[in-house]
Amino acid sequence: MHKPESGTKAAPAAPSRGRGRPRAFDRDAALAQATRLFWQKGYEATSIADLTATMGIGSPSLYAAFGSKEALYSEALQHYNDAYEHLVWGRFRSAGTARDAVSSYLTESAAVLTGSVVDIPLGCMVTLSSAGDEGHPELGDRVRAARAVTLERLQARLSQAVVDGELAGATDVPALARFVQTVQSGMSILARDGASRAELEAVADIAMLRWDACT
Amino acid sequence: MHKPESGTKAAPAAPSRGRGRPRAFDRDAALAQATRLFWQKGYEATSIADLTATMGIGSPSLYAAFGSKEALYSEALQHYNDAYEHLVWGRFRSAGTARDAVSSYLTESAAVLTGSVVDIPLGCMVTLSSAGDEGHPELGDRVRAARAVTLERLQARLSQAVVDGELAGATDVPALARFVQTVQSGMSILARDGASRAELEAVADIAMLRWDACT
DNA sequence: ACCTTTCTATATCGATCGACACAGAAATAG
DNA sequence: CTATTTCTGTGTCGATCGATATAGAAAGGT
Repeated sequence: MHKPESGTKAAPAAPSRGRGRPRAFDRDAALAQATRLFWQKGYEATSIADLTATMGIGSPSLYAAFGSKEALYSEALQHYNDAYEHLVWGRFRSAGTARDAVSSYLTESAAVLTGSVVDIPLGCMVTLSSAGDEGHPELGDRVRAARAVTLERLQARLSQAVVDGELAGATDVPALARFVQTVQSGMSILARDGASRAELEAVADIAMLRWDACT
Repeated sequence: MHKPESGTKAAPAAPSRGRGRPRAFDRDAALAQATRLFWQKGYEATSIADLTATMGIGSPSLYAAFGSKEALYSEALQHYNDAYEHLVWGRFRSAGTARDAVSSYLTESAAVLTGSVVDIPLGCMVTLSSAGDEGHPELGDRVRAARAVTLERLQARLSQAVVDGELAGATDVPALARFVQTVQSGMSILARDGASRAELEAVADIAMLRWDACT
């Protein structure tokens, strides 16, 4: 009754110094490639053939390592978060004020979403994902949950700002957080349509003017 | 060498009192149903089988009437514009000031995008379409063009407001227009995630605060 | 009436979809 | 070494994709 839980299921859990033939490809590198492809084309439009070609492996290897297309997409979402989140949220966390945090979030989004920082696809993989509307409710839940994290982070930071006295006690924190999320989400769409970093930075600046207007 | 250009090509051009067996279904009604389906599920995720089931016709009738899936989607985009555009842009045009125009645009978007006015899918079909990223460059161009119309309308109205003296001559009209477009685009994503009309109206109100702050 | 024209319904086309069977290759355990 | 385990490459599975061939049904023209 041994458990052959090596790399079959979603989680890469144990390196498991097993004794069989070792995997001939870099699982993380393959996942990174798959992530970029899903990011660019979306879930439905990306076929297994596309994936195996990009990842440089055969389909049996893909299924052995990741389980299914849905499971691979789930892992890709996680990898996306792990690998790229800090680009947008880094200065948000270290900022001394909520205003600086939000301003940094929007300004860095303008840079990252337009691919101006590193060579990545345009727009946000999570924001632009429509996997849920395509008959994959599990993926839809995951994507929605990822989007909800953004709102929660913003709300938490704004609530703290109220406690700190940076924002008035009467501030409608959920509405303000949703406003910021809305602007950042819209920037993803503009970015995918080819908007430049400067154009999105100008949008971010205008959004911050609102902040100054009610502070 | 007569031209049998009845209803074969994309445009329904002539009612063409032809003499053959008349069509047994309402082309416009079928198009309306197809539009809603594309609107909900996106281009790739909507199959011909889905369409024929929803439209209540056989696939040969679909191809005879619309030509192809791509052509049907193009017509659906046009129908979407014709049938629903006034819901969002109606008061924009009749407003006396640019401020009222933009405010109406965002407020009505909050209502329409959440399906609060009539029974329609959530979000904007054009904004949320990713047909271009799925290997259909022609559809991508069409969708991008439709999105560009929004920006041009906003820019034209804001430019007029500068001429009228409502806005300062130093106003960065393209940036301000892009800001409004960004907010409205983001609202589509929030709406599809289940945001309520009141929540999006609050976002619209915050977006308009900036306006009052710098006027 | 008859013929022409156009539509509808069934059935199906080749291509591709996601997923996997199978056998051979490559590693460890003993 | 041999046995066992695991991965890889080829080939292919049934289902579904978008798109039609075909034949019969329903209208107008004369």
